[in-house]
Amino acid sequence: MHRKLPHPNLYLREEELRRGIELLYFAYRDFTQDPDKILADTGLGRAHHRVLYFVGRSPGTTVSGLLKLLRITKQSLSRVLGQLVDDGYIEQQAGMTDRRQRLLYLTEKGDAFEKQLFSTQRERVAQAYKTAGPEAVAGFWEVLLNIVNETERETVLRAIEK
Amino acid sequence: MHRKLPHPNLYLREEELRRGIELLYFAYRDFTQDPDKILADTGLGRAHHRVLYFVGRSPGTTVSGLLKLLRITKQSLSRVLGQLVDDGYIEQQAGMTDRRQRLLYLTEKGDAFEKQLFSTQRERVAQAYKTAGPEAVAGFWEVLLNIVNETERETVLRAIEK
DNA sequence: ATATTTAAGTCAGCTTTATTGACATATTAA
DNA sequence: TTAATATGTCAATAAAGCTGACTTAAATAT
Repeated sequence: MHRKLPHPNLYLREEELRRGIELLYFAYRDFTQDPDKILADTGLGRAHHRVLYFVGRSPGTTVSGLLKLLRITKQSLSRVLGQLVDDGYIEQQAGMTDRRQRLLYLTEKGDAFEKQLFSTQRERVAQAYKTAGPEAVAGFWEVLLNIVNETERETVLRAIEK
Repeated sequence: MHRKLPHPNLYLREEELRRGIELLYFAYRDFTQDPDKILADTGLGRAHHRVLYFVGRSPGTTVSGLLKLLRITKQSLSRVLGQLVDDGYIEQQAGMTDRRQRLLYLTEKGDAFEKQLFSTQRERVAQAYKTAGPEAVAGFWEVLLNIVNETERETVLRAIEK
């Protein structure tokens, strides 16, 4: 009985890869919980938050821009976006050059709410940046960016396209 | 009309914080897509993957250990775990010291499937580590760990408790 | 000018993954 | 013996996604 052990280097490598996977999972889990708590009191959910976030980040983005960015279907976005418009968080304007487009903007109410949601995550991330230091932050960005699909890294850096 | 501009340092800070938030969102989105593709052909989903992952990572973990780690309800886990047991991916053994406990283990089939799912993420993360370099990886870990709830950092480092 | 494509929206039905609440059983601990 | 714990189960509900089919209005291409 002669069990071949994995090569020490490969073993170490696997451990490091699993550590990254786990940290990504747990950090994501905890980092979404702060806004989720606030959202729970409003009848909105995480999906609404994402739309508020990216419309706030790129005012005037179009419906199809959001669809590509969030990688969800029109029907899924429709419900979420419809509620946000109905509840007065988001305004739509017909595009000037292409009047089929619906350009999306936060209302004042939407902007205030987005800021409130952001502030919870801001605090968490700011604390993490501060504790880890600027070099660690640079590494954090670099690794995350390389985890993103190669074809979409540009888009991510510009936050949103179109 | 005298609009007060935000202080440049705060502005920069906000941009950096938003960049972290966005990278975390997009990296997580893309990093889950590889296993999701495989899972789609099997009738299992992301929830099953998480259970397979952590049982594989900590053989002999208990149901309540998983509940705390994944932070879901017993009823949610029940369905997922039940399917995994029924389909022969996971085996349960009564605890030796406490016979109420169900200790969880991957079967050979479960182990093989977990390896297959892991391999897709392994490739993505390994490429990111390689491109970014070891110092960046250290920063990546450190920032992510500090984003995790303080009370659970120990647990995360040990991958799973109990 | 007409035909095609595009941007957006809608209706209907389904799936996955989570929730709350109530209760049951076996086992351990006080 | 009683109380607490670990697990399991029934039932109903919600959030957020999906596919497929179709409509309307506007822009583009032929």
